[in-house]
Amino acid sequence: MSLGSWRMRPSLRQFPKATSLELLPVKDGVDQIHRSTLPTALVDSLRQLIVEGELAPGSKVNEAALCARFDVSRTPLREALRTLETEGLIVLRPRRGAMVAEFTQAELDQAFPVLAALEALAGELACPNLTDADLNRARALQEELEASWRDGDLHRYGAANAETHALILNAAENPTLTRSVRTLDARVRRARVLVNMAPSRWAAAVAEHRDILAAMEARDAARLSTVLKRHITNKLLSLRAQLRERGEG
Amino acid sequence: MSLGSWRMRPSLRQFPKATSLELLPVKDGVDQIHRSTLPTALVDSLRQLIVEGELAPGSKVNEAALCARFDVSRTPLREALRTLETEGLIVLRPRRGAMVAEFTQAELDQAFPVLAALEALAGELACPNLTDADLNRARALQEELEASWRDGDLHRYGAANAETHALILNAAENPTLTRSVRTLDARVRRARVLVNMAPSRWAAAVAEHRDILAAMEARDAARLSTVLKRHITNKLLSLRAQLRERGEG
DNA sequence: CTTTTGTATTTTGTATACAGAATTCGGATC
DNA sequence: GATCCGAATTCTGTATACAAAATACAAAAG
Repeated sequence: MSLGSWRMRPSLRQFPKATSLELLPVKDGVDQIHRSTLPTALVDSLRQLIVEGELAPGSKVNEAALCARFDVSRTPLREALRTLETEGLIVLRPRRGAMVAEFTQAELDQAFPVLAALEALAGELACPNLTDADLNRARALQEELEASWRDGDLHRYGAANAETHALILNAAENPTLTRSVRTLDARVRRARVLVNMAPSRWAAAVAEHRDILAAMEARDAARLSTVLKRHITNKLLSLRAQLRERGEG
Repeated sequence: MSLGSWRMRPSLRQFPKATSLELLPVKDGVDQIHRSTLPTALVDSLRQLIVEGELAPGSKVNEAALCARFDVSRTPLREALRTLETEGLIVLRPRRGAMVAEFTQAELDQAFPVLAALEALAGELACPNLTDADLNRARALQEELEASWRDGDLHRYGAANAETHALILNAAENPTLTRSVRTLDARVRRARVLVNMAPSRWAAAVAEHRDILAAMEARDAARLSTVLKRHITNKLLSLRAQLRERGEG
């Protein structure tokens, strides 16, 4: 049986490798993969290209070039661009085509209070739902964070960090919230690719994660909320400082 | 001169009547209207149909029927559906077409803490930016609220209410926040069409708006934030109660 | 009468065609 | 050399074409 990949051209087959955000469960059916369509796959692929900086902020997106690259026609590509426009990663100017959304200082400044507020809310909502399994996983992730920090393994650290936040978001059991955070996070994550985390910030982040874990273990919603808000705020303040420095240097 | 409506078929010409959310400034250029494209216009039209309940939650969306109704081909219609899917108003199941997103109790329960948190943030950010002109407008709107309440004019009240919230959101000067609120608000607004505001709630809402105005006049960010959060929470709690009642009755 | 199976119809996903705007580029003018 | 104009080219917006999946439906089997 052909797995229902009707008319799907070969090159995209390899693309649906999930970004960290896609790790969050979608829960719609077991056989989702078979049913994925070109626009959906393209959204994931393009988002990854944008978030990882391969498609640079402000650069013009050439439809024909992307069609050739992914070996698809313009129809599904354009649908994907519409989705990314709504997510804020692409800007579509009528009759002038698509550009990768600029990534300005101002945008970061805008995004981070929103993200901080939403993550704080996530913590608040998550607390009463935290299972023992969640806490065990959180403890394991904390060890992973500490270990990868000691080893200076930024990539491993990033993965554990992302999973910790995803764990809290999942425990909040609020898909609407998850969706909002996802969208914003994709926009902010682009900055993280541009600059590496400063060593001092890294140490602070690990310490903050200890506080987060402690609040989770205490199932103290107010405290978890506060700590998460501070954590996100600090992270983004540091990011901003580095971006500014980089902009001047 | 043809206003640049190249190949645009006549029936859509009349559609871009803005919903209350579209009142928020977009600031991209003066000649936006000339440049609008079919998918953009369709998004507005369809969103209105969904928010106003003409396209009922859970109902299947027939592409061909909508194409006929708006006299457009499937290409722009499908792009519009992708946008609405990203906004959460449409659910696209591969190979099974589009449905209007269900509007469940659960969804409302999810949306409202998020919306409350975001509106609270808006108030906090808006306070330092409030100009005297903003305050004057807010006072005028408060009078409008009180007058339409006394006259029992729900429609007029709704307009003044929407403008008040838009004013605060605008003063927050955070397009990222505005975008998030917009999206969520469209989803929640569908509920408001289903049930009329209860008289007791209406009186309470007017009183809460007085508090909001007072906090604005005092330029007290913390208080405005608190009051707004309570206002949104109360509004949605009442909505939920009425929906539940209606569901049982 | 219910269930099943096979077939006709509808609908969806994708590719392609085509008109008109936007952009590019070479030459003419200052 | 810079600026303006117009033709050539590229790109965008939309419509249409077509194959495969989904659905509806009717006849056959139990």
